Amino acid sequence: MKRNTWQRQAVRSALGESAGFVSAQELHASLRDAGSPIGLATVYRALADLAVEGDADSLQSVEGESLYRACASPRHHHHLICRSCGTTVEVEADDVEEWAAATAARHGFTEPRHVIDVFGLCAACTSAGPRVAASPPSP
Amino acid sequence: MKRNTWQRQAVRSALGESAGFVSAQELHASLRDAGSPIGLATVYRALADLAVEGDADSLQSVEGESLYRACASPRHHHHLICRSCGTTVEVEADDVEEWAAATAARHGFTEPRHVIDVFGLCAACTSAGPRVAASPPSP
DNA sequence: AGCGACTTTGACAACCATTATCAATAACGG
DNA sequence: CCGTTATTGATAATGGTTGTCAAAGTCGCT
Repeated sequence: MKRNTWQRQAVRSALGESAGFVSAQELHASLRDAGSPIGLATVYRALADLAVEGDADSLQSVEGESLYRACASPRHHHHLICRSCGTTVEVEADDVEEWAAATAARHGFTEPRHVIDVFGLCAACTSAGPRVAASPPSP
Repeated sequence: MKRNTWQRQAVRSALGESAGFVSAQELHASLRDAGSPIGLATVYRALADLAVEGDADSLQSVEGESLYRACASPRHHHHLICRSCGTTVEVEADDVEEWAAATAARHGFTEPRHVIDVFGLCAACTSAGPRVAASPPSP
């Protein structure tokens, strides 16, 4: 059985307040900054639980870090993520869902799960920050 | 300028011979098994170079490991990966490309890079692997 | 071929996110 | 209120990846 501790509530609410996707480390840091003595391991555990229960989405950043976000809508959706400021937009992708399922089926694959996320620079960051050398032409 | 060393060639050809996606560690291990005294760091560097030059595709496994594969076609494509045996199929996704670009643009995002991969069970593993516990001799 | 400048290599240490450990603590049912 | 039992958290361990730097190799040039 799951017990209701202030730590889990803290993680839950901190996750709800953060705008985009957050890493466990970041979440732990901000909780600490807010004065909470919560432990790092606990944050990891709470996030993993939330993800399992379906109350949080999780995805891997391009660097391989696990990112979490409060799952707003029960509907299945994907994300458009600014790789500079972290802002995320939830996007519907019905067509793509179908494409994924159809493609899997056409090749005899079953139980398809897809990873479909788009990283880019949001409007604000685009105008603000042509900072690094041009990103390599995406393959 | 890039120099042409036997180490890079070894990595290149080893990558070309491997069927599906391979991790740097695995590739290093198999090179070592084949008698090559190549160093681990070198394998990482060679793979990173190959990925940058566009001669290899890279993606992150669900566990966050970086996986590489020789990029057969110069065309941009995505992958359908069996999460049981690792077999990969290259799939075209023009529609999805457009969708990603359009979606990014619609929200003011620029320089979109997308992560679109479908994991499933291939036909072989599907039939072989309804690995439900075999009913033991009921006493 | 020989030479010199400049890469590349590789053993090893450093890093960093994540997970396991385990005694102490706190939550819940009764 | 009490006992059971999940949970916490400081710390160690893990494991993939990257940095370090002297030694060795590669290439352009003559």
